[in-house]
Amino acid sequence: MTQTVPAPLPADFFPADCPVQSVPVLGSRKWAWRIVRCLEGGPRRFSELRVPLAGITAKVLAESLRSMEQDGAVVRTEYAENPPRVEYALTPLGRTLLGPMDAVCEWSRENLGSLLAARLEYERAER
Amino acid sequence: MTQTVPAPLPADFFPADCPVQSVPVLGSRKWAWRIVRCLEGGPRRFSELRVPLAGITAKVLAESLRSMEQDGAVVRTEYAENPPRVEYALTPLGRTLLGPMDAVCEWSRENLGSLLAARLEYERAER
DNA sequence: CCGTATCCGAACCGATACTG
DNA sequence: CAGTATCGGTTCGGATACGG
Repeated sequence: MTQTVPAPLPADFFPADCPVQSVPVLGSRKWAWRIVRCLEGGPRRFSELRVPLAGITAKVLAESLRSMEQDGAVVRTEYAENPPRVEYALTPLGRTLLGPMDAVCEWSRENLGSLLAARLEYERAER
Repeated sequence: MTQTVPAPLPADFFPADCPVQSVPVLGSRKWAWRIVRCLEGGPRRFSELRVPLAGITAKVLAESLRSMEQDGAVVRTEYAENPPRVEYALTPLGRTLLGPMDAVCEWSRENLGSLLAARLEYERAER
């Protein structure tokens, strides 16, 4: 019975090079998860993406796609046509995100109700 | 051969009540994931958490814990002692987060190298 | 010991207008 | 069609000082 108390957490509990703090590609970007989902079925054009991503502005969509491209999750292909056509697609690396994303989505499906209930309960207990 | 082109994405591709956009509990909070990890082994005191979460300020830690408490992922227990002692622990709901978190951590372990390489390559191609 | 109050700067997001 | 430029609002995190 020497282990009734958990060991204290060391200062280097998280290694300096451990950026699991937040998924880099999905970052804190509001739209990144949904963009990945939209590209799951194949390449999409810029304006085509704006339909399901209701409310996104061109600026934010362009910014998001650019940052995902920097991270190697998305490829941008420009066709020399007129009017111009640009397609975005997931790279193999981008596709590897689908696994963890599915895990999170399943978590939401199973536990979101409890979470929302907890919020209401907290609010109720406040007063 | 009628299906060579993927179907266009409908405007209601994402249901209005689908908050998978971002994991509610972990939100966009910078520290939430790490806090869950710190609590995985059992209850921890406020000041005890500040050790592994090197650099976090009291304000941000308190805010983060409060929001996770609101979402029902964490319980706060205050002991009427002097000096005061407060302990934080994962709730059963909070523990369900460990599954998806593991999936994401494994992704990082396997693919973070590729991602960092892609960033460097992108930067190099810029010039 | 366990926070809160206040102020500040950075990051992100959105609206609008304009361009190759 | 596929963006960029500019501006403004909000949200978040960090620093510092103080309170129960």
